[in-house]
Amino acid sequence: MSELLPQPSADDIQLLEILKAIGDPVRLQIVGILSDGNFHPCGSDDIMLGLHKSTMSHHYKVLREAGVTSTRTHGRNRDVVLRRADLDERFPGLLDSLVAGIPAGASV
Amino acid sequence: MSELLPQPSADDIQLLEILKAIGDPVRLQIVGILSDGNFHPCGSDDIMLGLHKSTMSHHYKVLREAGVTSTRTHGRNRDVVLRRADLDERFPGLLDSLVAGIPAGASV
DNA sequence: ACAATAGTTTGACAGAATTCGAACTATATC
DNA sequence: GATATAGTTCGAATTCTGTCAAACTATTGT
Repeated sequence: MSELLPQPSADDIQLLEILKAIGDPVRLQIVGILSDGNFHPCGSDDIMLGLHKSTMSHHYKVLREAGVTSTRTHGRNRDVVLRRADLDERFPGLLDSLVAGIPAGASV
Repeated sequence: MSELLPQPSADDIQLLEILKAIGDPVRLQIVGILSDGNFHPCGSDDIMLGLHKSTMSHHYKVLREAGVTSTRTHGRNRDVVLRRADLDERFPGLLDSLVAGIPAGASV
């Protein structure tokens, strides 16, 4: 069984909140990693990059509440994924141009 | 005669800096106003929206140093304009999708 | 039941950002 | 030259943000 953590509906996603969310080096990099469209475990090492788990939890919450990501719980694990369809509907082309502009090995 | 205030070259414009710059209600609204492609006087009432002139000066500086805008001086006046060509070259489609998503009368 | 695991929540703290007001610079006008 | 005007810079106050550590919740596994 899997449950979705609370998140804004597509209609309630605000551009300003998206920009505030991804205008941070850690969170922009998370978006870059999630841009493959797959679910990623919250605690995977390729995302954590040396930060504390409580710090990551905070960043996931910011992204989720801005409508950028969805988080589904699976047992005691959580997986994050980009809300690509919702974002494309609300802001056509935005995600594609953003992802294309994120530096590859953005190590900060 | 008009002079350009210092600004990063097109190649040095960083996506993260753009996002940090426009992830602010005042500056996102400035971008919306500048999206007509015209030069706008720094002190015009349609942009200031009740804020102090020193506050606006700060916001213009953030936008300019992020590579989002150009500021040209003209006597003792200054005009701001979007760096549309440079932004389109570095991050194709980004500005268009952003501008399309900025709420019309975004009064903060 | 007990222990281990994944992640959240809370509190604390340092650094950054927004805002204003006052002083300053430079240009324009009389 | 004197004055007015457009905008910048500096300093201070408040608020916001990112980070960690410790305690907590919930689930898994023995």
